[in-house]
Amino acid sequence: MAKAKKKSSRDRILDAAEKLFAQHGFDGVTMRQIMRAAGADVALAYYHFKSKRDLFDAVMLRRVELLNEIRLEALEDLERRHKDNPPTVEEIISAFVNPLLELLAREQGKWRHYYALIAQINNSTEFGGELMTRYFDPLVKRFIGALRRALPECDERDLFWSYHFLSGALTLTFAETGRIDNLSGGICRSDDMDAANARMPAFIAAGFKALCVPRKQSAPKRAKRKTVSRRARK
Amino acid sequence: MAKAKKKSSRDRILDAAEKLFAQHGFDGVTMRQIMRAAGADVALAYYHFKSKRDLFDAVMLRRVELLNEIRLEALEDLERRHKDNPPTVEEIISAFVNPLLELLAREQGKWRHYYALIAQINNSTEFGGELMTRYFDPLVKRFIGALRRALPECDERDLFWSYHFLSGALTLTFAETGRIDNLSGGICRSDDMDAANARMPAFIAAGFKALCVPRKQSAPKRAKRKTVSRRARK
DNA sequence: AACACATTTCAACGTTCGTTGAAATATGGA
DNA sequence: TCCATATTTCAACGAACGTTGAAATGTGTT
Repeated sequence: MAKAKKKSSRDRILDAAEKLFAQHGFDGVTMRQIMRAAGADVALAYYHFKSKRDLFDAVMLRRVELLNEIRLEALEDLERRHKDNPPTVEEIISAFVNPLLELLAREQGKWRHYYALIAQINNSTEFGGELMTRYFDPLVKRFIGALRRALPECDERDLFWSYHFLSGALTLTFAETGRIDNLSGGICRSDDMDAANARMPAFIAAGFKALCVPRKQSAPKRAKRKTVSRRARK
Repeated sequence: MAKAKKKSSRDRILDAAEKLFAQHGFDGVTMRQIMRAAGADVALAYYHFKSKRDLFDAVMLRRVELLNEIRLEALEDLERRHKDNPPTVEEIISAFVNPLLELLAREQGKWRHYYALIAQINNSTEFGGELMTRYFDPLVKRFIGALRRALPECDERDLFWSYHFLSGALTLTFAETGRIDNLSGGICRSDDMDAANARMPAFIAAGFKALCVPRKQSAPKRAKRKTVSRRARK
């Protein structure tokens, strides 16, 4: 508490809203709960932000710019170090994931709720398509461009689907839901981001390299579906 | 409409609740909205189910049993065909994913909402750990057992983290959020489950095989974190 | 001190929420 | 037909919702 600046009420409202939205979702939280956590009257939220929805947008926007900036820098750093030969897939994935860890280490428990919020949005049929596109697509397209150069003659659809799998694995992991703790009987921990980060780039990069290869057939026919046996039918 | 049985009001309530919960989440929907969609008085919901929360649980339970049963059967079928040599990782993943496709084809637009609901729950910090564990862990542990046999001398933690990545990729994909449509400029479609299914087993199996290998070092140190440059700091 | 302006509180608005007791209706066996 | 029971509707409860106008308080300038 030496050089801790006093936080503005606006920031305290955003902090409380971020945490509660992440824990219970937009509709699972009331303005009164948020303002009680922020320690101020409920009307103050409507002075700084004109509606509940605008408060939610402000929560999202507060961090997305910095996140995108740092990720972009990680990618440009990487490409600068590989003047001629393109960086490997694994290096690109790491440049996409590492900034999340960096920010988490920089401000304990700040970004944690933000990541949980993003995971919710990413998996929401209502907002997933629209919001993730608005906030992340320009950056994601840059990373996909780098992956395209690292995977020559790759089919475009394979590339996008591979990123889609990456996106699902990444957001769930950073949501820290506690699921893996239960499933593994405690030998893995949701909040052990270093353990996750030690494994995710290798896992995901292998997926990209297996899927994004030039093919003779343009029609994707690798997996064949098997009919379900009669017995299981209702 | 030849042999279509008249649906009970209980089922119509469950159908309406399933669809609306999937679209807007538990707190984003009111009992009155659900009963309006079901075409009955709101009090009827409290006659069949005693509370909103119990209705939600009934929605979840209605399908999870059949889903687990069919998935288990797919795995046992597979193991029966491989008496001595264990099935490949890719075959096991397909046995885990294919039933989702089968059920989707069997009743159009029924399971779709259910999968979207599961994706929400899986990525919820509030319920993700608890509900997914309760509904799916016994089955998932059987699949992980099969994967363990297919990946000899695999580190347990690698195995669980690999399944975790699979879980995130799978639930996001079956949530059909529309994100990949936007990102890809239309060349990939969220509702093209065949395209997803043609790619996911190969992608995920490659991840498992890359990560779940015997290692000299027990400490996971494959990925090194890089510090973020000064400029990006606030 | 007096002022303009930003910030915060107070008290309430109309609406909608989840839920319920009691009445009305449908159903099926005696 | 009558009755017991299951299903469905009606009308309302208190509580909590998002939001707001106006008053009170703080802050910095002249």
